[in-house]
Amino acid sequence: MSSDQKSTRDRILSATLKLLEAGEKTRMSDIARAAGISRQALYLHFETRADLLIATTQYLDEINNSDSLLAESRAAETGAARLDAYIEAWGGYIPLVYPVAKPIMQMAATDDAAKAAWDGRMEAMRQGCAAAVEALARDGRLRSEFDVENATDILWAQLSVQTWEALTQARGWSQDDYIARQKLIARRLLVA
Amino acid sequence: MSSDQKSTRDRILSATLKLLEAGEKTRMSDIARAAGISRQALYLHFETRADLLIATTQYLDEINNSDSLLAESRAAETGAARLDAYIEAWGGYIPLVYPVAKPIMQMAATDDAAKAAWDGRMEAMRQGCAAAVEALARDGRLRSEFDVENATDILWAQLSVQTWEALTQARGWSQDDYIARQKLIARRLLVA
DNA sequence: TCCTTTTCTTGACACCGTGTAAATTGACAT
DNA sequence: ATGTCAATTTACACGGTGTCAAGAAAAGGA
Repeated sequence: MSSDQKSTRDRILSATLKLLEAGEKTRMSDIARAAGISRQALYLHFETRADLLIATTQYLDEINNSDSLLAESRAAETGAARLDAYIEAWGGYIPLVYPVAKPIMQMAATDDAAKAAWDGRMEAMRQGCAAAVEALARDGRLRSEFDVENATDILWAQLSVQTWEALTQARGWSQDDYIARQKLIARRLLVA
Repeated sequence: MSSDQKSTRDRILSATLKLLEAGEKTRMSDIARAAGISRQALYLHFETRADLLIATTQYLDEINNSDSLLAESRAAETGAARLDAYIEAWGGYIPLVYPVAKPIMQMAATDDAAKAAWDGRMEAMRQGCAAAVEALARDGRLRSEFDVENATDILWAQLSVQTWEALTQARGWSQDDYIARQKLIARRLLVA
């Protein structure tokens, strides 16, 4: 809408993202410097640091076309295939959001706006889980010891960013291993 | 060692615990007030807030005799029984540590001492998982798609405080449901 | 009892990071 | 010229942690 090659807002967002991905500090002053503006100018574009980080996740989603990425899994025919597809899609997306997710999860402990934003994302992710579980149930292939809701909760927790973090960051699983094993786990847990 | 009915150090620790369990704020000043001493006196007993919180987990462990609690699971005969016992023991302990674990996990993101302490606890918990998995393997009843290490990682992530938090706090599972379902999950995942 | 050591108190202060405020400049449109 | 919009600089308030120094008060030993 504005004039520059890239609007200031976009420069801020991409600078933020770059810092986060590089694992650098992201205090408001760091971000301002990286974006080539004054710290105060940041507040002309984003009310708080929480707002800025939330906007950064959305920016990231746009860049990666996350909607269409996640939507693909809906195409699969059988419930089991859908489960696999969803694990692949979301599981593959986690490492991309992780750099931004981490500080947001962190802030969520104290900041209401951050908490609401993150909860929203997790709820959306849960919808994806629910869709896969329901597809499985429709096929009559959902294991009998769990109802749809419990099964969804289990899958949702299993595919959480925290679990991904534990396995890949703390335990050193490669991304490929993570995906392959999560598929195994989910099949074993949910598919009859 | 000292004189009072309860040493000041103990009064501090139990006040801290009480505040945490009540979900109250636990700034150094809050804790000092609750313990009936000045904020500065706190620093005579604990170098930093991280130290204090770490000490509080240890205090909690003493109170609950956590060692012997966890050790009981080692008694079980078969690997499968041992797995169940461990889930029951550790899973039952989580809600007790959680109030203290939460701020420590929180601090771990920025504070090295807190991170080290928490990582240590999680490593100890992993030992418990490993012991159960190995017992299972000795019985020849560990499912073939995972080796001992992977199976341990999976169980460890599954029994993490974060997963407990997601299921009981965010999704509203009762503690009993949590334990019962985790047993089902673990059996299904690991036991041949 | 007196003296010493330890514990605690009061009050002040530095540091960091977030967020607010005010006065100023430069660009650009009409 | 005038107005407006984005940015700038400088300054400050606030909350929370941690530090420091001077003195009070409690505990304990001879």
